[in-house]
Formats: sequence, C-alpha cells, structure tokens
Amino acid sequence: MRVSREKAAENRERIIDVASKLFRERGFDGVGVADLMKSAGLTHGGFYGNFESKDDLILQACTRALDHSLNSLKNVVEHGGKDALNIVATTYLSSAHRDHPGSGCAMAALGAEVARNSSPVRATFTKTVCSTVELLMQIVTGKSKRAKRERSLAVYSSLVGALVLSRAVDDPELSTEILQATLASISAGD
Amino acid sequence: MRVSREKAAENRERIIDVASKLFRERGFDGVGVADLMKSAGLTHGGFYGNFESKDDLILQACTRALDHSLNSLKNVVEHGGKDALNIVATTYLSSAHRDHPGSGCAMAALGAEVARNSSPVRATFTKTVCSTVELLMQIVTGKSKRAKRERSLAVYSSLVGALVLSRAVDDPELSTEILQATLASISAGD
DNA sequence: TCAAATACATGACGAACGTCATTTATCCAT
DNA sequence: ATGGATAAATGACGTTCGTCATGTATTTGA
Repeated sequence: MRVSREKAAENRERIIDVASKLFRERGFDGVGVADLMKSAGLTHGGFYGNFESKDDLILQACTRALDHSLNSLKNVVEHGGKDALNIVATTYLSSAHRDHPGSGCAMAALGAEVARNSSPVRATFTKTVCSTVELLMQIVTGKSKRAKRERSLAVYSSLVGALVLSRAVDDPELSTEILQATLASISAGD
Repeated sequence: MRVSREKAAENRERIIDVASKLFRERGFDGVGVADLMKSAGLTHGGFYGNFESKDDLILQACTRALDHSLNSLKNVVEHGGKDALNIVATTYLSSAHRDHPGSGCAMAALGAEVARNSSPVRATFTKTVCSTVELLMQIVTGKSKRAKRERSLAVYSSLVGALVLSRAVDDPELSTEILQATLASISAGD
C-alpha cells in the first residue's frame, strides 16, 4: 500500500514520536522494531524505508526528546522571571513528571543506558547538558559567572538524581519525600 | 561433570558476583544468561540448577551490589569522624567511580531500569534507599532530625544524579566538572 | 566399595530480535 | 490517462534470547 507524500512524512514523524516515548518508558532494549511500528499503526516492514537502523532511530528519538525538554526549559527561563528556578524545579520534581517518564526528561530515563552507548547518541546528550547548564545559569543565584555555573551543574545533578531515585523506589511516600526534600534544598538557595 | 559440594557453592557465588558486575556495566537486558555463565567459567546449561530464572538472579545480584555499597557507606560513617560526609562524597564523585560502574553504585547504574521493573527488585532498592538515608543522617549537618533527613535525601539525589550525568556525557572535561561542582555544593554545607 | 545423589555439559525449544528482498497498491508526474 | 516512482505490507533470513529435558561424570553416604 502506498500513501501520499505528506502522509508519509507524517508517519515518519509519528514513528519518531512514538519511539521517543517508548524508549523513555521501557529503555532502548525494551522496545523492538515490530513493537514500535505497531504502536505507530504500521507494520514492521516499513521501518527500514524510514531509518537506516534501530540505532539511527534511537539517535533521532533522543534528539527529539532532548530538544523538547530544552525548549520547555528555555520557555520558563525567558518568561519565568524571578521565580524561574522555582518553576523549573517544581515542575521537574512533580509527581506528574515522575509518573510519566514517556514524556519527561530523557536524561533521567535513559542517562544510564546512554553511558553504555558509544555512539553519536552520547554526543547529543552532551550537547544538551551544555545547553541546559547555560540556561540554568540565567536563573540561578551566584556572585560570579563561575559560581553560577557551578551551582547550575549541582542543581542539574540534584534534579536528575531525585527523579531517578523517586522512580526506583517502591514506596509512594518515600518517593514523594525525595522529590520534596530535593525541591526544598534547591529553593533554599542551595 | 560433577564438582564438590563447596566448589558448587563457590560457583554459585561467583555467578552472582559476575552478574552484579555485568548488570551494572551493561544493564539487565544487555547481559544474556549464556554470556553470564561463560564469564563465570561455566556453560549456560547449569544456570537453572542454581537459579529459578533470570529475574531471580537479577534480584540476588542487585541485593549483593546494594549490600556491598551500603557496607562501604556504613564503614565510613562509623570510622570517618568529622570528615565522613566529605569522604563519602569525594569517593562517590571520583573519576574512578564514574569509570567503573561494574563495581560501583547500583542505584546510579540501574536505577532507571529498576523503575520499570515491577518485581521484588524494586523493594530491595527501596530498602537500600531507606538504610542509606538513615546512615547519611548521621553525618550531615542540620538543626533538627527533620532537617537532617531532608538534607540526606537531597545529598543522596545529588550524588546519584551527578554520577549519571557524568557518565552520560561524552566530554571528559565536562564530566569532571559535573562531579566537582556537585562535590563543592555538598561540601559547602548544602 | 558401590549405589544414589547431583553439578555441570550438551543440545534443543519456541519466541523475539534486527534486518532486508520482494510484492502490492497508490500517489505523482507526464 | 497512464506509467514510473515509492510507501507500506508481507514474509522470510539468521541470531540470540530465556528456558528446559536429558545425558554424563563425579562426589558423597552407607
């Protein structure tokens, strides 16, 4: 079966979107190509017309997920004013974010797996870390640029770590406690 | 082929040790049963005499890894005196730890994967988080027990997040910067 | 010393994996 | 309107996966 030019492009986009969601939910190895295509409403055969390989798709899906997060952050930085850091931390450390990894931070969901991946995916993650830190520097407090950068890195670490911990833990109460303690620590000015 | 009673027990222990190392290095899905047994010097067939399933081994390997980390922490808490927190943070945020996930913190290496695992493994991780926080409470500063607990949770999040980030990143300089910024933030008393 | 117990090896199973050649059906350009 | 281009479906490939039944050799207990 064939489909219009634009419908085809739309399908391609949907595959990437679905992949970026499923990878964050189940990990790279937890999603097969057939799974993926079915979730996008297609059959597995059409995959290699759109992508060179699964690794190729992983790269594109990660890029999309990271870009999306970065844009959200940029938006808050630009329009959050004085409260920007608080907004960022509160949103990131919300139970909603914790409970929906598929639409959340790829760093927290896939960071550990990416570390094992020697491929270009790591480069994309690295670039995102750089950009994220630069954005955070605009909303953290600090006497010097150096101090702001240091604090941005520390805040970023706290955010990612808290999310990973809160997701790994089985006890809802403890999970929430982790998020709130980290939020308090960040809000306290560090 | 058969082997003495104690040699068999020794083999079993070695399988768990090797598994706890390989899982942390490659993730649960990244290590097959055959791989594992070969790394332990055995063939894949003997596996199911020792373990009920791969999930069973995952549980035991995680328990071992977590216990080991917890014991290391306990040791520093008991003998580290005034500098205990600094020793913990410096060790945890060292390049050696970053570069050797196979013998390092299971929370940082497997936390995201465990979050997807509904099994008893999550319960083990939860218990370890509880114990870790209780130990950290003995070495952090804080006016009240409540404040100490909050700070312990925040420190724990920082440690895990910094390690995940530093491993995900491709650029050695940035990676080290993440570790040192987080260390500085923790040492600064928060 | 000899029989029973058992630790590991061998080899096979169905399922799922990533990949691709081929076919089918439809859009697009002529 | 028609023919070439092409998006997706079909179905198959060789691996590798987790699992297990069976075989074999050795240790252990009587």
